[in-house]
Amino acid sequence: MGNGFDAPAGAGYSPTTFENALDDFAPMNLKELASTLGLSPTTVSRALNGYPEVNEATRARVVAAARQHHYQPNTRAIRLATGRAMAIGHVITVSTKHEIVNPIFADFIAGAGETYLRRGYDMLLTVVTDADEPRAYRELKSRGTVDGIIVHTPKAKDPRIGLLHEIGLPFVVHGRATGAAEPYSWLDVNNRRAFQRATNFLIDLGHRRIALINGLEYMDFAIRRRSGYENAHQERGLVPDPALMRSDEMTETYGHRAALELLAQPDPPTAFLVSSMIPAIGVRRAIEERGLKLGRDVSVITFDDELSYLRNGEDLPIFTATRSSVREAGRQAAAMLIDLIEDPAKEPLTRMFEAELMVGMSTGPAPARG
Amino acid sequence: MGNGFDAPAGAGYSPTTFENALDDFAPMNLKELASTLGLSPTTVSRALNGYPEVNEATRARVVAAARQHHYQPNTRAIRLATGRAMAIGHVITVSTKHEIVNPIFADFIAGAGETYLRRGYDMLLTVVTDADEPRAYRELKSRGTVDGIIVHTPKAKDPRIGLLHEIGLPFVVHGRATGAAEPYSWLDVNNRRAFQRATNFLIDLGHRRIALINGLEYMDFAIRRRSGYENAHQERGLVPDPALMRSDEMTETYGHRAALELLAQPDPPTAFLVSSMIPAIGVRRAIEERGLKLGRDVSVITFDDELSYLRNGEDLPIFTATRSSVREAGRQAAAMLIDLIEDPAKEPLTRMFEAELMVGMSTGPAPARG
DNA sequence: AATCATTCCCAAACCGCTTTGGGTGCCCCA
DNA sequence: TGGGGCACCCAAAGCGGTTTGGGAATGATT
Repeated sequence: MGNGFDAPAGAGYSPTTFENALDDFAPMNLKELASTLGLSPTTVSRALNGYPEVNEATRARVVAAARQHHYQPNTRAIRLATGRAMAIGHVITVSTKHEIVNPIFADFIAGAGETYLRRGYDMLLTVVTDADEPRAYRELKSRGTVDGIIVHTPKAKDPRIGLLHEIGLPFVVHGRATGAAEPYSWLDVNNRRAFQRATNFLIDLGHRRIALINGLEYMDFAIRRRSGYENAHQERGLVPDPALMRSDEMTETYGHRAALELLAQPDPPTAFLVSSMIPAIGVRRAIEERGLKLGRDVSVITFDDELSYLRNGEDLPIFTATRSSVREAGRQAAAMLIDLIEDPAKEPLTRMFEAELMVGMSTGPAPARG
Repeated sequence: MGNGFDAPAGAGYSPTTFENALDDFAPMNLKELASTLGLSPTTVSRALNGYPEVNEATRARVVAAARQHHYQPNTRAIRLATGRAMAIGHVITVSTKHEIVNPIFADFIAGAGETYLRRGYDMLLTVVTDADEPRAYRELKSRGTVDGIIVHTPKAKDPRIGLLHEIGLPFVVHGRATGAAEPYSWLDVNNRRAFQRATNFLIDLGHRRIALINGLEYMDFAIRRRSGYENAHQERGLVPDPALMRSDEMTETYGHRAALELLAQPDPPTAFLVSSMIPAIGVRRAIEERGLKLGRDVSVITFDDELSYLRNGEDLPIFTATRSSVREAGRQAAAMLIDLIEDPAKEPLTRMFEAELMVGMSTGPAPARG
């Protein structure tokens, strides 16, 4: 790869090199570009933006000059003139109680960012404590900083949905919020079905005492997963034991602590259904600390969001898992939102992903009862 | 909370209720606010921005009215008028080869976001493939989208530093880039010292075959960590065995694979020095798969960035670890950058964090040689 | 009483684009 | 030959703030 510094000494600058060297630093604006071309700013603007009322020959000249001078229209001016922010907001809440940053966030963002890049939008991140969230949304709207918002990790009856409707800011929810009054756009995984299938799978393997290591159960996804877990039991005429259910923020140490406690019970679970790879790792640690073997003595199924830094094994999955790519969710949620923004007349959009059940090495038949 | 609609019939609207009901949704602008007050936009602007040439009584009136009408100045207009973006860019690269999103990213962002919120800046994220990175920086500058940039995960001789100097965009590097020509602002952990101390700690425990599970060694931090590891050996007259060193993207499966391979060697390591919690988890998995006991048969020290979703245990650390908060790094890097932006005359700022060595349950004396 | 600062406020220019509402030249057709 | 219709282009008015450069009171000074 040439870097431009290994040219033979004495070669000097070629004219174009010289020109480039100059142009590289002239932050040229529309007016200047227009006067260079002997055209009006109007025409240059139209030529560049593909309006039909400009001669194709002229357009070609303009485009060439723009490229040559590295003309880039000033974003700030475009935004003021068009009244559009060309930006999408992501509000990430850092709860005062729970200082955790959602670990799926980075991958979701990466997916969304791909879409934004392709469609010419900027991505704006706002970090707020949960108490400040409503104010943050209102400001985003009234200051005109963004054209729309992605709502992360909705809770049941999430107040943000009503709020965003009220202030009239387009939005797409990553997840759903049971009990919202009005229709709204969302994109979600079928959490209930995923956990129902996973539970059935364990029941089929003979497990009867299945622990649920869930996320915080005011989160909508956790409620649905729990309901899937309970449904599967009911269908088989089983009654899940409340003593086998845990709910907390999904950290590694939570999974570890919960599993240790559960395994220490008189009638311990033979299987665990876990809401994320991260607590699942903690569950595995607990199982191994107890001298048990994963997949033989104890089975584990986890939800796998396909986090890029936490792949579920390479060829063979480590965990049997219900799997759905959060990055793909990011890509599509962003696209939905932009569609909504660019056509305000559109009805709310919804998209449901199905999670696939990948059978890995962490599940096996229930051990014979000791 | 009265909504203005439940007043008794015939009571009519009180003036204030009426006003409020209207004002709540009128996205009022400066001109309107000014005319409401019987003042000029100039005066209102000055009053709100704390200029001295406005009567304190007038200022109070203006401030009260602004609050009452929920006036929020339009960000787009401010940006155009002042020529400042009031936004900081974070460019996150998604390598074409390595599809991984840096797992420390979310926590760093959370920290930086706190600072931005406090100081009135927006955070702009751009996701690009590594090939597009230079173009992304140039555009950010020439379109005026941001006032400065945080550079993430620098490589040795990172070309971005020269580029940013060239295009004149203020920046702070999270990490350092050995071999940069000019001085620049950075904030980093003392990676070399951290790994030197960790290695010494293991040597003191009698370990002689210490494996290094490093990140990609074109990353600056990985180079420094390796050099700390090597220095410690040299100081003690030891020669580290190249067969014990691994370098790759820091995923869980990488840690697992590397550890399995190393443990299968004829003269396997008795200790592992790992570059992040995530591969360390993989290392632990490998150790347990081999039927070995962590902290007794094999020791592990890891670098712990204090990721919020991957805490190193609760009271007692799981891993012995060199620890430094990436969230705090985010907070401070953001503050440094804003200082730089607001005072362009400032010399480059640098800040070095020391990582503390936390002794946990994953290290112990080297086992007697079999 | 005339002069000079101060204090407080305003009109208008400006930031860099988009967009409205023409205007000019040319060709075509009756 | 004159009017209508295109095809191209431009001047000027926004967008919603900030900022420059006064100007009118008021009070202090000589």
